[in-house]
Amino acid sequence: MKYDFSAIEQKWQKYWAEHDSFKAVTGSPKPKFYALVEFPYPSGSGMHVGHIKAYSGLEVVSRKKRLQGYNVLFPIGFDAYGLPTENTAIKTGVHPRQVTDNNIAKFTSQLKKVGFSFDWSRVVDTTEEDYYKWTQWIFLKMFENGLVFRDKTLVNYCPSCKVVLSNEDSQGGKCDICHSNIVQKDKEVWYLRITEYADKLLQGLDEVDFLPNIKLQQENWIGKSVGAFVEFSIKEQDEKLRIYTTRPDTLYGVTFMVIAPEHPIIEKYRDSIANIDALDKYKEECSLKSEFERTQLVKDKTGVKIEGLTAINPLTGKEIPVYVADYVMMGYGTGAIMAVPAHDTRDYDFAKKFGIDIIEVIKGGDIEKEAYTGDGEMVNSGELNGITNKKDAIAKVLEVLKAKGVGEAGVQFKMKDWAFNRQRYWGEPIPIVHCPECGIVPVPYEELPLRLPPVENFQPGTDGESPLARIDDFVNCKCPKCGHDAKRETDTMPQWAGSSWYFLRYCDPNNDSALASKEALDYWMPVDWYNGGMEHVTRHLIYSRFWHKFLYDIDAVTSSEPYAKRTAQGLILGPDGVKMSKSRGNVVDPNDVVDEYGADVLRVYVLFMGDYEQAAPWSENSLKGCKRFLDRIWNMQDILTDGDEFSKELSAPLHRTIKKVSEDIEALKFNTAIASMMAFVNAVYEKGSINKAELKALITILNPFAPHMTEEMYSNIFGGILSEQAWAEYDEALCIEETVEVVVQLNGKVRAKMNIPADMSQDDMIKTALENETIKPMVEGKTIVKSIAVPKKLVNLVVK
RNA sequence: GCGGAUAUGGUGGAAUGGCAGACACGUCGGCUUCAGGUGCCGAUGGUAGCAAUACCGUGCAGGUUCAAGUCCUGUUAUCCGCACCA
Repeated sequence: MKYDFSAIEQKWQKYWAEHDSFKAVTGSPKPKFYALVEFPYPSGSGMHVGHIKAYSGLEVVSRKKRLQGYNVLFPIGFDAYGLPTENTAIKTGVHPRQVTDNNIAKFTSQLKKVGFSFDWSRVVDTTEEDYYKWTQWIFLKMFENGLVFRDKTLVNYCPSCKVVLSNEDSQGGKCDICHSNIVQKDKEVWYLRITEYADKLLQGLDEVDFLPNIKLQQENWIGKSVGAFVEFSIKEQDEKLRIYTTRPDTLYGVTFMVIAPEHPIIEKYRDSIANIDALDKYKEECSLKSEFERTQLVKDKTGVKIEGLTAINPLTGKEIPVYVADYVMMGYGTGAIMAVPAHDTRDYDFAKKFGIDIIEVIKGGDIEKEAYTGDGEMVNSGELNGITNKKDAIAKVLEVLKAKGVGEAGVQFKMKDWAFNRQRYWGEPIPIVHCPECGIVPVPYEELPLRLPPVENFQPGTDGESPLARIDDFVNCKCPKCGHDAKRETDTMPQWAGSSWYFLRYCDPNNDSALASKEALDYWMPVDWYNGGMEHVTRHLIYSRFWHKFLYDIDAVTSSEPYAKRTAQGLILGPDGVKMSKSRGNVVDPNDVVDEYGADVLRVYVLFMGDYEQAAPWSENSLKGCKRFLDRIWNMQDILTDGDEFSKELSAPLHRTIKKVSEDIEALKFNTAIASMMAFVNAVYEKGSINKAELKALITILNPFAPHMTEEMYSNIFGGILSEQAWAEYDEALCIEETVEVVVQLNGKVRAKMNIPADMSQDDMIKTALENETIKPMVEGKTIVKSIAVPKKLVNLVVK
């Protein structure tokens, strides 16, 4: 009886759909388990094997939890707003709505074909009105709470996509969407004040069970630094130059100051700066540099001294020259630094190049050669002299600064506020009206959703304006406050908006009076286990934690953190060991695999191919091995015997396998779980038969991995539905064989093996070892210095 | 520069400090087959040996231990993230 995967997979997929087999029930008295995977962006090219791996992990966990009696919420949806769809629309002339619908239909059919046990009644689509209504609602709540603001500063701009990007979206100076180089542009845009939540986002990490490197990446991204703000008077003006430093202890070593090219003090006093032309020219040069040049040519410091502004050291009263240089960024700290060349490598490079004095204030290095950033005794530092460590020196100097009223302790974050807009069509309209009388006015809540108007032409404007700006019906409106003629905001929200709260909507996807009911949130949240890609750790994962923490603060959700646990799967590389990409032509289409081998084989393979968290190359041959494994289990129907308890020979191996699979699934070690089932299968064929009780246990623990085949087998042999049965139990005591093989080592080298009862005492093990026929002659006439016995493992005799 | 991860056969990968290489792929040999991109059986880290067996072996160099892939110190390579963050 050959296994016809195609017919059987369709049969069971139909059954599950018709019977709502995986429907989560809000309020069920069973223990709840919320398993979340990152919902896909429905791209035109369809699913990628990476999606399959990403979803298969928690798919297995979910199916197992259901068998164990949990009420499992394992939802799916579509993060469908975004540029690729819009770009396809521009290229093909098909409306983004239509492109999105087509792509969602494609993804849905592909996901169903793999047999994922999603609750299909809870699908969310971020581009649907009754979904983005609540995205806009959250935005307005943030506005109401002062977390939305408009600012005109340098923004990251992608000239190719023609959009402003957040810091998170322009990592490494490249556009996250098209990978072109980012340029800096002066533009007024919307921001979300995520920095307000920097500390909370940092502290929240203590409460959650995230993989250590995920926590670390978030910590680094948030980038908290502890230091001090210090004010330097300007000699020529009634002005203070405020700087941020992490090393206030080196204040006596300051020999120059540096401000960013965009620092406002230059504009303010441009008339009294003698070399303003040179400064303007320098600023111009800097703005033309790409992010790439600015970061790659690190070693070569450039700058211009300001003629006409001189700073005064607040502790010594000494005059200090002020330079403009692009190694100081306007976006961090105050855009101005005190430079201590003796103890900072960048300042050192700059001082060497410009011939500025270098004053040592901490002993321990050789400042003739390089900057010394270590600890040591303070010198040349007035009241700080003699202090021998940084911590005490900082404490002391802060005391002095405070007493003089010229400085105080402070913290800074690397994370910047979230540039929250796209000058494009396919996104959530920002619910704001610009009124000539009242200024910025939020759209009233009762007018939500503010619908995205249909358009014919969704080409982005050449002037950096959104296509929405060309739709008069949309743009022209009345001010909700005063009724005056006003104009709507025409930017849309960035890609990440809809995904920042989708996991909440799953709890109660059809609610039209709230983003989700309190009852549903209270029941399901927080997410028990969230799995996704590492690439989202400093984007979506931070953004959504921020939104959730905000919603918690306004009492819209019931838990302070959205995700109790977060893991990440490794990439699937191409067969050539390199990341899959269309241009390399090494992409594997999961559809082809399902058609040729069946969904169960695909599912087993993506989990067996290696450590789930590690990247691994695709291998067609290994895939065949998984097919062989499943076929061997299917063929057990030919060697099946009666029996309602485990046979003597297979009892211990089976108990061990159940234990191993149960534990490994929870630990994300699917590869070893599958390996242990393979080993059991080998044991069965060695014995030549398997009884019904044993087969039932085997297909139960295999069910989460290969649900179609195991359902069919269960139905054939036992009648009934396997996914409605209970998980197989194991007995710890029965995992152990009665007799075990242990090795006997002499001086750490294996010399003999012996079969002994598993529960033999350590003394008896040594005694038995000494009487062993191989060992006995080898130790005769020698002294036994030491003997170690490890139960069930080994005996080691140290002889001389 | 900073931070992180990884390093084990021909390959993917297993190993609470306790027989390194589970499991799988590949390869070789055999059986079944008209045939095989099927199925089954056996072998498979390296070196030496007909063999029993011996020695060597987890990037490299040390150390701790009865015992180290695993712990400690140092070091190299690769990959990833951040990056003139004051």
